[in-house]
Amino acid sequence: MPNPLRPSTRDAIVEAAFDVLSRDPSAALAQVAERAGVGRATLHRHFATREALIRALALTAIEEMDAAAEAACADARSYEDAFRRMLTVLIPLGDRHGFLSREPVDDDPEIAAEFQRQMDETREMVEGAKAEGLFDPAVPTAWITQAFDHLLYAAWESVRAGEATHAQAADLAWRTLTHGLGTGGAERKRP
Amino acid sequence: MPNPLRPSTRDAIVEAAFDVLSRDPSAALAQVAERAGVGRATLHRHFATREALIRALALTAIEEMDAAAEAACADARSYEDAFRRMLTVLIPLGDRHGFLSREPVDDDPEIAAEFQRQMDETREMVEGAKAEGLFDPAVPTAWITQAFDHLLYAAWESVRAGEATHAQAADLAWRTLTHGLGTGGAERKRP
DNA sequence: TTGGCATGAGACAAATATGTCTCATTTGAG
DNA sequence: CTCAAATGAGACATATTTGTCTCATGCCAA
Repeated sequence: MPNPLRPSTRDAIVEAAFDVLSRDPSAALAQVAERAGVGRATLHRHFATREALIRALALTAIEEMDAAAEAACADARSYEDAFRRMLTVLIPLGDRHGFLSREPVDDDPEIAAEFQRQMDETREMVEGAKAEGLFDPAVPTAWITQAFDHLLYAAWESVRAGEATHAQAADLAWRTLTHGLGTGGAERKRP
Repeated sequence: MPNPLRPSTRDAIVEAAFDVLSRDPSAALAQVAERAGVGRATLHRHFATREALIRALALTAIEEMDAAAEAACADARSYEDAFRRMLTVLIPLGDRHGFLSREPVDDDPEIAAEFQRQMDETREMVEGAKAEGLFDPAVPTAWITQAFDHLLYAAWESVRAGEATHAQAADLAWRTLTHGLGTGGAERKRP
């Protein structure tokens, strides 16, 4: 009887694919199989086509981001707290998931739906944070989302380039985001 | 006698390559040739290999960014003014040059040197702006550069997504950058 | 007109990636 | 131990891309 809790081969392939494709998005599946320590035929037994493998990677990435976001929000005392925690936990995922943004995964309706759902959740958080006074209500929510995403990316790249530690980059991105989009007095020192 | 002022075929190929490859970085050269309205053989007469074409695109992009930056700085009255103008003129180049960041052009020493030179120029501008009081001297110059680059990218994407006009996106990116990295009181309203 | 030159069209070989298939071996449950 | 499922190795066909080559055509200048 096949053990449903032992898909180790499949997991190894997914892991190897993240590893290899994040370094070279056009790498051949043979490299992925080699990195996973399995034969190329076995890879195709688990993922019929390259497209199917990429789709599995995208779904895995979404799961991982959900898990990270949920963990960050779990014991957050406010939207501000939640955003600050999310920034920290999402930075390390850049290496792993970054290359997927250059893959045409939006064609798949399931992936597109999940993306939309995450976008909506982020928008809700931004609006909650606006109500809290963290962000200026006059700034479009769409821009706050863009700025969050790209400053997150900047932080990841800063760490990757050795310009800052994980904690330093998170602090800098946070400062840039909040002081830039704040209501204008929240961060002022009390005299 | 060959007219040195009429490399129209070569220009058409470069233009088509920007057009096609920015939409699909893995597009075949046949698509580039077709878009340029030339035969595939002619493309190879001008650019022996795909790599040579990409290199030409990178050099063209660097030239265009230099020209845009120079125009922005030409009649700038301060570093702050120069940064604000550069933000505006560089946003439209995102569509055209963005895909090059995912090409392994750094292998070419000439390209790498040009990149380094542009980085150095940006760093000098950041330090000048720090001395002017635009940026907090306590914030690492490397982070200011990263934030500028990525907020520029965010602005471009915002325009592309139809979330904002060119001018609106530039304003939002500028606000995010300066109020976030400012000395802390420059933008405060005088009572 | 004539001659050189760039081009277009297409054939061609080589390299690479993909997906399928077969067969021998291993592994784990019964 | 025995058997079925999973796997590894490798052959195989196919498709795609790349780069080269040839030949006929159009164009511009002398």
